[in-house]
Amino acid sequence: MLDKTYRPAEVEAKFYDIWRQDGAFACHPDSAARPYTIMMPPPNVTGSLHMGHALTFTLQDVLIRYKRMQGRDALWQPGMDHAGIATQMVVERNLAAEGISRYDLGRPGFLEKVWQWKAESGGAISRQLTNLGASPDWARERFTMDDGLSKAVRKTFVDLYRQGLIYRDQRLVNWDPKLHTAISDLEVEQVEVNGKLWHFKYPVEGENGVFITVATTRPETMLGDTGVAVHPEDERYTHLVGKHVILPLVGRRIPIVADEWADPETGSGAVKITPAHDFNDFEVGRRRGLETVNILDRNARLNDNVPEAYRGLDRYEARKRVVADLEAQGLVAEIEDHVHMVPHGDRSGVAIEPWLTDQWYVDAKTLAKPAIEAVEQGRTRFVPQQWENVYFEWMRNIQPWCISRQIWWGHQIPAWYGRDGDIFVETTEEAARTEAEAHYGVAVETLGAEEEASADQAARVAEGKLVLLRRDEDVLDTWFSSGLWPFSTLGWPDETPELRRYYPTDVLVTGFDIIFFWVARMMMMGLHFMDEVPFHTVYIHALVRDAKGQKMSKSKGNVIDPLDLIERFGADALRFTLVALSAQGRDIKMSEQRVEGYRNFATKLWNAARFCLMNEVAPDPAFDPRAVKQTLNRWAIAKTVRAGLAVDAALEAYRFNDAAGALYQFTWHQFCDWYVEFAKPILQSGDDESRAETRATIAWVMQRLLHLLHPFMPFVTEELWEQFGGGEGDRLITGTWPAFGDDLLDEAAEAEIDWVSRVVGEIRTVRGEMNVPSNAEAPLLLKGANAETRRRLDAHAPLIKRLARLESVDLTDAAVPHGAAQFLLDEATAILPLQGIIDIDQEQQRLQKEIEKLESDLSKYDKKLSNEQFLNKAPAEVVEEQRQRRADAAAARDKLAHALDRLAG
RNA sequence: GGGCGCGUAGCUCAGCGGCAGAGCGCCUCGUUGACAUCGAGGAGGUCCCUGGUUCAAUCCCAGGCGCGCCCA
Repeated sequence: MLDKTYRPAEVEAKFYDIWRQDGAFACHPDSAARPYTIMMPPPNVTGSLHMGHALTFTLQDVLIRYKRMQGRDALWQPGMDHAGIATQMVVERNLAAEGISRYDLGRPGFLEKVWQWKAESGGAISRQLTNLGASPDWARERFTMDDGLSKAVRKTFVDLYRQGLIYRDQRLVNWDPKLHTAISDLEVEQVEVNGKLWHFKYPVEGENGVFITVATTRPETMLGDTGVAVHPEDERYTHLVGKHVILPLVGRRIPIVADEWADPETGSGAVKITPAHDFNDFEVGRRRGLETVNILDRNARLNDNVPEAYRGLDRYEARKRVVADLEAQGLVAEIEDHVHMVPHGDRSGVAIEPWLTDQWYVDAKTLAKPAIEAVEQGRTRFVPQQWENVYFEWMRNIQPWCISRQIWWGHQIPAWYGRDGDIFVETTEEAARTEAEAHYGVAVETLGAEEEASADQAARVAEGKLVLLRRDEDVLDTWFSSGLWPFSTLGWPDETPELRRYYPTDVLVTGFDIIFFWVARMMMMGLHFMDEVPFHTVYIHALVRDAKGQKMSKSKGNVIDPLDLIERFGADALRFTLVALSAQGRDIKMSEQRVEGYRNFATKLWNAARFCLMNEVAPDPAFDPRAVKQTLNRWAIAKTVRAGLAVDAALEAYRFNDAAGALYQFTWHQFCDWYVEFAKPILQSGDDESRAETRATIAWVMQRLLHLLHPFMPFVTEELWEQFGGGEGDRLITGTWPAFGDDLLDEAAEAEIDWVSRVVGEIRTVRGEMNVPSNAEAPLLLKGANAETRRRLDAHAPLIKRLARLESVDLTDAAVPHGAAQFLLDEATAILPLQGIIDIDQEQQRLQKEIEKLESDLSKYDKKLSNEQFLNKAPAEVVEEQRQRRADAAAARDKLAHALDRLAG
């Protein structure tokens, strides 16, 4: 027998192991079933499970379990991302604690440390996913740095290079001076900063006492100024265009140019141009042929291109010195407070520098074109649809994608440099050497990362008998490899059966914050290399916030740990909460109270099952739901079917909250509140035949309910299934999703039993309002009942008596006794003769209130029905409905007025 | 500056042209053989404001106010 409460911890551990051992998570490439594929967004190898993961993986697991039960060959492809910068930071931090830097170890030594770290403490998240009940095909777990995926990355790079879609270029990049690497636009966060706007006076050459005033938020960059721009139509400056200013502190002679970039409305209308350190200025410089002077080193300290006094200074130190020195020369016109946005590295948290370097770029614009078309044509669909705007917006304005990173952990770029800047891009070192040999016609040898040429090599090079190749030290942006995920995990570039079978995948489930980073890249890479979209649907889910709607963050201290919730309330409760809160287009406000509520829901289900077992409810193999005789059981079957149809419709439309709501409502408020209660008298004292039918029907409903709930609450349902019907080795996870047809609906039975519950409900209400003690049994009289009502009353009198605590149920035509409580049941009037028990005044008030409500309704209907326009223009059925309602309201009003008369009488 | 979303019960949110709903909270009652992680009942609403479209608007449209987010 079951315990009184469900204990999640034991059940969760038990079944997760069983499922895994049974191979229940595995896909079946050889099966005849239609595949259904979800690519799990690979979490960072450094990550640990947070609420956002819990949400996204729960939704994916719901879908995958649902489709698996529907008989699809379900593949949920798991894996992890090597997270280049984040992982390197973690390992470097650990090393720093021992006083070691990565340079002490050298590249190979450091990488060994990273792999070691990965083996020991990386990928915690994969283990944590099991706590959530996630059912991906673990045997197929992949890692972006494993051999197969690395091979895919190299091939992609080489192919794109040969197609001219990857190239090397010198451009401004977002340079992270702390991490010493370029980062992509997307890894830059704009942070609002309280800064200042300094106005400097630059003397115009040859015009004594004439200055041009420019404003800047970054005084130190003036040391790299190579021009001053004014708007071409700004008449204040027309006469100065073509002249020069002498850059203070530096003494450089720089031109005054006309360019639209200068905004006449802002400040003086003139703007200093620092092409090497500002993205806009870079463009102006390029247009106007200005010189580019790089004044920063990789630490954002001033380099030798500035006057000696400033060399080696940190950028902020330099800022103070520049301002002080200009002030001393009387060249500071004004200093204003100024709030502005400053770009920061999302990993390092320091202000990034636009910095001129050689980097590898992907021609994203070319790759984006088919990816845009695919969404325009609906070959990939966003749900909710509005997110496609975000996708289009970004894709249509896409910039060259800087893919090289100056770090060590990642896919090292397969490019080798020879003599005179020659580049050999090949998938292997041997191939690069062969190419180089063919190119140079002499011997070629490669050097390792930090290896110096030997004396012998140097001599041969000098003689022209040898060329040395050195591999590009940089690695690729992590998203370069994750963009290949939907096909690289399936074996690409090899033509594997899996690739043929599971690509394109069905749905990608992820948060909106990753549309640019990842969705867009998978679309581009998938279309380019596979010639087909990587997924037909992108379901964008909400962000999980705290109960007050704030983003969870460690610094705010409002983080709710999903593992903690699982421990306290069970994985099923957490899952159901997340699903129930997943309404499209709205963020999720997570609160412990909600989880507790759904834990109660699991307990409720548990106890309903417990009741069944106590009453020897057991499945009957010969049971045929179409052959059920009792109205109650036909009602229960119909309600089950309705719940099942609702869940199907909701899941197909990605309306997760509707699915959860339908199940919650059915389980608690139909199955438990009514069906079980209705069935009790039959189980306790019915005849053998009706008892047997009822037991079998309850079992049938329970079995279906467990199936329907399984994708949402896999653990408790699997446990109950085992207790209940499922034989050894027969698991819900591999069970068959109930397919319902309309043929099991029975509107007559539904109306009849719904009527019974209405009767009971009304009596309870009156009893409650009249403060009738719960142990007092009252008689019920029904007056004015039609034949159908009489039949129903006759058929269900014992049930009504029991549930409404009545001593008797009778039909009457006699006058209503004085002092009785009365209420309406459709055409009939129900009478509870409770003289002396109820408070007459209170009952009068109650009736009066109802009559008033009806009269106000009546005048509403009358107004409508006397409106010519309404009668002419509204659809006939709407008019008819209003007429019917008016008639019903009038009849009810009359009966209640009559009842009121009788009460006092 | 551009874009997206949201304002519905005390709270969190569904709904979306034709009776305004749920969960939680609150109040009253209840140790009846599944369940107090429970049961029965109840109170509680200018559906943000102003216009427009419509026979009919919480719902559609426009404007405003307030809030959140994304991109510059």
